Order: sequence, then structure tokens, then C-alpha cells
Amino acid sequence: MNRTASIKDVATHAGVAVGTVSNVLNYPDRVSDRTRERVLRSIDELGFVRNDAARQLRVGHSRTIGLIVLDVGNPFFTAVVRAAEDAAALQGSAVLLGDSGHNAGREANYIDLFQEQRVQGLLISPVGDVTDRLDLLRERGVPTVLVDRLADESKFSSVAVDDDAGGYLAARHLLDTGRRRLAFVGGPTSIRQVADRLQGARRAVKEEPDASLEVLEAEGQTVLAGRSVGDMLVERGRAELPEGIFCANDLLALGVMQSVTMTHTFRIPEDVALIGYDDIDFAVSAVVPLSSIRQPTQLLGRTAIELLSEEVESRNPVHRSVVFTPELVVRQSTAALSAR
Amino acid sequence: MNRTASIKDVATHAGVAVGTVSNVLNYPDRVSDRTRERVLRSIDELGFVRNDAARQLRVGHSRTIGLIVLDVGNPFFTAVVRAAEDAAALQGSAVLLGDSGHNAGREANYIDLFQEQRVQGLLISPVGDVTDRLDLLRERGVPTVLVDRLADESKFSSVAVDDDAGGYLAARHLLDTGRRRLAFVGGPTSIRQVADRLQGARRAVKEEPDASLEVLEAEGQTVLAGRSVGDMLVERGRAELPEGIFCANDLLALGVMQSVTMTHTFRIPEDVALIGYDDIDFAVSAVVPLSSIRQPTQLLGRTAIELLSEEVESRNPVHRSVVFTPELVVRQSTAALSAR
DNA sequence: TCGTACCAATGAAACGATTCAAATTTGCTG
DNA sequence: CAGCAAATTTGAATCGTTTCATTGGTACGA
Repeated sequence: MNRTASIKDVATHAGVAVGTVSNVLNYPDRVSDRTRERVLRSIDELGFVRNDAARQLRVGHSRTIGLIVLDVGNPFFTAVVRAAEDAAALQGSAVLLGDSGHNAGREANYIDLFQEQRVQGLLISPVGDVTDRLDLLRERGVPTVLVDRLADESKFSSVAVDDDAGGYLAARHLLDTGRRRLAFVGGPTSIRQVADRLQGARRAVKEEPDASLEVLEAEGQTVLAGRSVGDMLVERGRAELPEGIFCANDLLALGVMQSVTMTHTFRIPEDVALIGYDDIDFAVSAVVPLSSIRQPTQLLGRTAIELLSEEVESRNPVHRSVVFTPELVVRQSTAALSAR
Repeated sequence: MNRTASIKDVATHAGVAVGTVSNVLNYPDRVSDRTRERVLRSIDELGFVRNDAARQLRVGHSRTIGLIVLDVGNPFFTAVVRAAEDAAALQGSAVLLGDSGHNAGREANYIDLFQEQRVQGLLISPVGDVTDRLDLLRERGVPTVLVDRLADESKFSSVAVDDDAGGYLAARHLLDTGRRRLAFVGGPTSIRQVADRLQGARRAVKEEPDASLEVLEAEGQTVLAGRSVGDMLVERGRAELPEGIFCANDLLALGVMQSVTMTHTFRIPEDVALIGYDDIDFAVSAVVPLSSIRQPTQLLGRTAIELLSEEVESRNPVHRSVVFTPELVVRQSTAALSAR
């Protein structure tokens, strides 16, 4: 098999100059109909495919955008990725996806790789505190947008979701449906997202003089962690059962639900209302469909791409931080108590 | 900000020739210690990052491998992707990931993109019957390995999992734990995977003269579809309840489980045993931990990369099809009946 | 018939790396 | 210290595009 055809081969075959072939590819209306067709036919016959490396070398940058996420398996990120891909495709770019898996080493590898590839810019939900490495990128002139993390606006643009507002929404909804003694179930408050959601919930509870909020620490953000909290509640008995429970994420909520429905001690939502966070696919198909807080993942992905484009286009770096407000999704698990 | 430093800038700064800098980068031991250090220092001071496009243009191909999957959100593919990335990294390549989302158009876009990028090769779990497009790739000399789909060995290499064997394993396990009247719950048998799993289950049932297998059609592969099958079983009553149920995937099984445990009509595994397929993360943390069939996703991803490497290295194309055998994971949902 | 404008097409000069034959230096040996 | 081999360094040629100043044609008005 001989090597693939180049633009020069096409030019010879069509009997035109290389520049003309290039024009057919990039500025079709600079070329007369007759020659354009001739060139296109040659391209087809030779099976020519443009060599992007050469193009990139000449124009100085690629048409790709690097995107590094903490975990592609996480539904939140999967949704963001998909939205970003779509938005990028619309403006003629492609997304190179990297999964750091919460691992700083892998993250560093991807950053290096993407720099060698001369990506137009980088979207990243960084592992821990990596401002040093990101500063380096900035110095090298690689436009960067932080995803799901607020940034020092003097340095980076960023997109994030307002977790405080989400927490408020959830607690307010429990209060609005008549519950007064509430509980918050969440992992370590060292995680920024968890702390913010709790803070928002506290804010809502303060608005009602007769309302209270108990914090139930869970070890981790998993179904199993939720279940052990649920088991604990079952053991405590009905007297100490909160009227409404807000879990820092849907997995925890599902765990609590399992524990409660399995033992059949309490009914959801009659004895206790339950609301989660993230609105994962499983929420709607839980034993009792789970109310939740939905994050605007689509918007997040699309906006990230838009902010990046802004940075790429303009010379002088004006950074923006965009914060979205999450949305309440009401399902059966928090149905209002019928009047008694 | 001035443009990024090139190899020539480094050469000038270090007072050597460009060839020497290149050697430092690619063949460090061809260079004396003294100059190597000097060059490395210059690289550091100038913040030089190799331009991969130029490198690629010269050597004729990239160091990347294209990977197109049907759905990154699907845990099966997520696992395969991760394994492929790791295996590729080990041999110094990076993976470009594309998500076709079962959409032939997006798939075609990614194929074109990857060709322009001159990827070393392509791993793909194709949308429907796209042998034409793949034939074209083959003609153009892009080594390709099919993932999760058997291939005509004269044309492509492929990696897949033996779904017939998986079906056999599941049914055999139900039989081995003393169940005789079995049921298969699955989506349309037009899906190859579903048909194969059913066929394997039938094979196992035939081995026991007193065993039977009923097929319960589900519309789709979701939790909700499973739940409606479960509701139907509950309605039919205990007399017609199968002793063991094999679901074509874990989501279906979780749906059946929800329906059954929620209404508290039957107990799992005492009244009916339940086994799923895929061993998703949720299986272990279901209300009753779910037995399942685990596919060797890691091996799948790693082997796909290895097969691809083989094709890339060798001139003459010898294709291989590798089929893996899945593995039984026993949990509480199929616990053996205690002697009565 | 000439001048002017416009449109298409041309082809040489980059872009930044790798490669490799040739030039130079170094290290030994006698 | 000459002579030779091995080790190191050099730099021009090359990869396949895009870009853009230049050339060649054609049409139109004066």
C-alpha cells in the first residue's frame, strides 16, 4: 500500500496548482465552478484526506479543545462532556477528552499532552489545589476555563453551579410541604460542594422560627453510606425520626430509602420526606421516585465552551465567572402531606 | 505575549545545533552529559514545549489512537475506555475518545476527524452495520479493531465477550442452587447480545430434564421496563411465580427487584432467585445485593489496544478475533435455599 | 485600441520538528 | 605525537499544508 495522497498529488491529478486545491478546501467560492468540481472529483478518486498536522503547523494552533474531568463515570461529568462536545462541534472544534480519575499524576500527563497538541484552550475540573500548574499554563498563554470550581477572577474564567442555592431550594421545599424537623445527610464538610449545600439548607431553616436542622454525618457519598445512616434512623425509632431528610447526593438518598423501605418501619413520603441532589437517572426509577435538585449540566458544558471561545478570540484577558442556579425536581418522595 | 519557543530558539539559547536539541529530546544518550544538561536547562528557561504537529508531519503518523464508543455513559464502555487509556499510556500513546451516542452521523464525523489526525489506528464499537465505511478505512490503511462485536476475520481483528457463555453461566447457577422453573427477562431479541444470552440460558436448561425456561419480553433495558415485568409477576400470583429469574441486564433485574420487594409479596431469594448481567456498581448496593455476570472490561480494553499494536507493527495484515468468557458473581439474591 | 478593474489561478515561502550524511572532536594506541 | 576509531555535533533537506504577492485573462468603458 502506497502512502496516502497529498494535496500535491491532487493538484497534479486535477491539473491545477496546490494553492488552488487548498482554496477549494478552505475558500470554495474563491474558485470557479469548473475547477472546483474538477478538484473535488480528483479528491474523491484519490481518496485524499487532509493532513491536519500540516495544517496545524502552518496556522499555529489546532482545532481541538482539551477537556479534563475528574471522573467520566460520574453522570454529572458525562452530561457536561456531552454538552461541551456538541457546543464545540457547532463552532467547528473537536474535544479531546481526558479522565484524571482524581489523580494528580494523570491530570499532569493530560495537561502536557494537550499542550504538545497545541489545543486552542483547556477546560478542566482540577484535582485538588493545582493553581501552580494552572498558573504555568496561563503564562504559556493557554486559555483555561475551570469547570465546577470557582476561580480567582483575576486569573481564570470559570463555570460552576451555586450549591448554596441548591441546598436552600431543597430545604425550602421540605419546609413548604409542611415538614419542620429536618435532617441533612452528607459526607465530610471538607468537600466544598457538601459544605455549601448544608449552608444553603441552614439558611432556609432559619427563615422558619419553628423549624430545626439536624446534621447526620455519612462516611462517603455512596449508596452504602446512605444505608447505614438509614439503619441508624430505623434503630432510633419513630419518636426521633425527622420529618424531612435532605441528602447531599442522590446515592445517599437511595441508600436511606432502601434501608427505610426494606425494613418497612416507615413510609416515604408519609412518615418522612426525602430529597437528594444531582437528579441522576436512577432517581426517577427508585422504589419511590426521588425528588432531587437538578444541575444545569447542559448549560454548564455549553457555557464553558463559550467562555473559552471568548478568551481565545480576544487579546486582552478579561475573565468571567458564571454561576448557575440549580432547579428543583419534585417527585413522589416529597409529596405534600394530605390534609388530615 | 510572544509565541511559544521553538526548537530553534532552544538551540540558539543553548548554543548548539537544532539537531542536537532534537537528539536530547528523542535519543538522550547520543548526546554528551554536558550538552544534554545545558540544553535541558534552556528548555526549562524558555518554557519550551514540543510542537507535536511538526513532529507528526515529519514522522508521518501521530502517537494517538482513536476510540469510538456507543455511549460513554454506559458503565461497560466507561470501564473499557479506562482500561484502553491505561494500556495505551503504557506504550506511549494517547487515546482520543469519541462518543457516537448510537448515532451514525456522529460516528462518521469522528471517523473523518480521526483520519485527518492520522491516528495510528482505530478502536470502534460500530453503530449498526457500517462495514462499508470501515472497509474504506481498511483500504486507506488505517488499522482497525472492532470492540464488542465479532468481525469477519479476513477483514478485521476484534475483541468481544461470549454472551452465550454468560447466559449459560447465569442459568446454570440458578439450576445449581436448586431452582427448576426459570424465566428469562429481556429486551427485543433483535439485539444480538440479548439473543445470545437467551440462547446460552436455553442450553443450560436443556441439561436438566425437569427444568423449564419461560421467556418474559421486556420493552427496553431499563429499570422501568423491569418493574413492569415485576408488577406482572406479582399480579400472576405465587402459583405461577418462577423459582429463578435471569435478566438480560442489571437494570432490568433492579426493576424486578423493586417491584417485588416494594409490594412485599415475595421474598428474594427465598421465594424467587434473581440474577442480572453486567455487574454494574449498583448491583452490590441494591436492596438485596444482586448476583450478576461480570464482563472482563479491563481485559477487553487492554486486549483491544494490543491487537491494534500488532496490526500497526506488522506489514501483512493477520487479523485475530479474541472472545472472552464472562464471570459469575454470586451475591445474596441467589443464595442457595437452606435445607428444609 | 488602450486602460482599468476585477476575478482566477499560480507557486514559492513559511510553519517546527526529525533525519542522516558529513564534519568535527575526543580518546586511545603504539 | 601521529594515526585511527568512536563519539559527538552539525545543518540542510524534508514532511503537507496555508498564505499571499504576483501573474494571466476577460470584460467593459472611453
